Amino acid sequence: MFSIGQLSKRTGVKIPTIRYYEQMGLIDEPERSEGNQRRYTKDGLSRLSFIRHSRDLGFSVEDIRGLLDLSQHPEKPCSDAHSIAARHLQDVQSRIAKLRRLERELKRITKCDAGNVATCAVIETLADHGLCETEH
Amino acid sequence: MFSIGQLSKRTGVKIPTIRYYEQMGLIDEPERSEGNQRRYTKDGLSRLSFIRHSRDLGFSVEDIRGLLDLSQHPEKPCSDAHSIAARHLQDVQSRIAKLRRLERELKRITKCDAGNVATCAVIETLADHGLCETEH
DNA sequence: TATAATTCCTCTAGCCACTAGAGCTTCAAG
DNA sequence: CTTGAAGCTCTAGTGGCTAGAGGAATTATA
Repeated sequence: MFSIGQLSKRTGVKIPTIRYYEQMGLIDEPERSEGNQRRYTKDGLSRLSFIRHSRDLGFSVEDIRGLLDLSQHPEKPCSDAHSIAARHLQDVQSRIAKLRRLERELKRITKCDAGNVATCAVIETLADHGLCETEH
Repeated sequence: MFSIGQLSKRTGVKIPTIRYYEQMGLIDEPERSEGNQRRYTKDGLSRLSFIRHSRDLGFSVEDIRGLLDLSQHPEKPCSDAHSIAARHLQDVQSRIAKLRRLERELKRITKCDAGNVATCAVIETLADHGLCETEH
């Protein structure tokens, strides 16, 4: 049996976050000690590790809910898990694309070496969209 | 003079967002009509365009506050604007790097073509961090 | 066994940058 | 002068936590 602090140390998930996941229904309410403190089993530990790992990969709590549900039903088709992951991959890719456009624009405007704000490319660009090179 | 709706159409900033910016102190409280409706000048329009454009480039509201302040003081050194923009560029770049690591991992795990969840790489990987190729 | 230090409890509120909706008032066109 | 669109304020919700208050339980040391 683990206390919430031990669980936190083993998974790297902060204590308030564990309680938050419980509230959100991602993890079951664990048993309690006589004094009402949470006591977790190994099952609780691996479920939380699963969640932690999914969050690291950027899945939303809603996606994780689906993935956890699937993981409890090994006979279900793999394609369900795939579509969640593939949709997330697409999302990640479009975020990358957007950030790369930003990066390009930011690089361009920070190249300016004017002395003061009056002629500074950063400020000028922000004030006038027409000075941008690309759409964003 | 523009109504809030006209300002919204011209800048592409939604009406509630304009009011939110006013509340946050990014834009001055505009004059009002006799019936208490907001009436904006061209100055208000260009200030809001500046904000819109900065948000498009991903600057935080706090950064924008600084940039707006600089734009009002053309004699100030350009370096202040640069450091805000450069810091933001770094932030964007580190987000890109992180997302690219995610992308790699997600691509890898979605390649699996198992039939059901029991042997699916997506679920397996999430359950066991040891199966990941890279740190993330 | 007594006490001190640490961990844990619940509850509320805050973060960012909006967005949605209720219930009401004002404006502009015909 | 009527009507419908657009405006007003205010409150609450979004996601995924995080922080703090004020108290109770547990654990380690003396």
